[in-house]
Amino acid sequence: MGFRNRSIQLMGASKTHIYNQSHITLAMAAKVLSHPARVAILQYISKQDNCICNDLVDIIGLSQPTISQHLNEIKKIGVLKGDYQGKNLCYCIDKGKWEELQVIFNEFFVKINHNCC
Amino acid sequence: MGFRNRSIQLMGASKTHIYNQSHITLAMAAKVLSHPARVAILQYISKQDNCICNDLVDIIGLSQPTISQHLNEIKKIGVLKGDYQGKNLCYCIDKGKWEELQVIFNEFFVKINHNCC
DNA sequence: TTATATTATCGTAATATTGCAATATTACTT
DNA sequence: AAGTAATATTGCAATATTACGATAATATAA
Repeated sequence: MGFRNRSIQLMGASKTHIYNQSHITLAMAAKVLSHPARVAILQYISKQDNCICNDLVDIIGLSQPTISQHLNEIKKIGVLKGDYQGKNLCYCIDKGKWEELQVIFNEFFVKINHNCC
Repeated sequence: MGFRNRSIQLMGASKTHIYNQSHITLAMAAKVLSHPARVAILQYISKQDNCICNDLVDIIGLSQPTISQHLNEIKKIGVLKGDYQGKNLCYCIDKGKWEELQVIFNEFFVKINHNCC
């Protein structure tokens, strides 16, 4: 009781039954990328040679709880690996999952038909 | 409770926080794709040989005002062209804008560093 | 013009997202 | 065990999104 589900809900009050799995999968991934803070977090991680540890709050400029929440959303689609190294929790990209996502987006874009108008 | 000292803003300690344009552009595009109805709409259009005209309500299964709203969101990033043909407003993908988006997403995915963990 | 069909907008309710202060938890160090 | 630093969770306010009924606007045809 009193528990609030603070995770990002994909569809609000929409009719979930009419969409197929590929629609939902792409939409969930896109939702993670739909906030500039999360894009910035992923891009920052991607530029480091190693895992990033606890400098995201200073880099992004949001509060620690907010960064923590955004990291949680990113983790939900599995693209982040995190391990404690000393007293810092260090994140980096999960290569396999990332490439999976890349394929999903790329196929979506490639399949669009341009022979029109 | 280990708070970090960031409540005092020193002069010259400029906050690098502001999202850059590439973060915002990607996030805006991702937001459009972050609802399965919009993914389904785009995918349906992509499968047609010509523009699609006024059958989206039946195909997607949402009300006409809701479909209209979703189309508006998609149009905001410029990937839809619409023209009246007879009494129907017919939509199709704007090829140039679509390929632009494809590049933005692809570059984002490609630039991720995997040499870690 | 009037009727009909299609699309857009308005109003509004339900739900989701975002952000942060306060607090709790976790991991390490001494 | 106590202290310190990093991260997670809770609670809540402000805002945004989603959906749809009612209604307005638009385009064509009769």
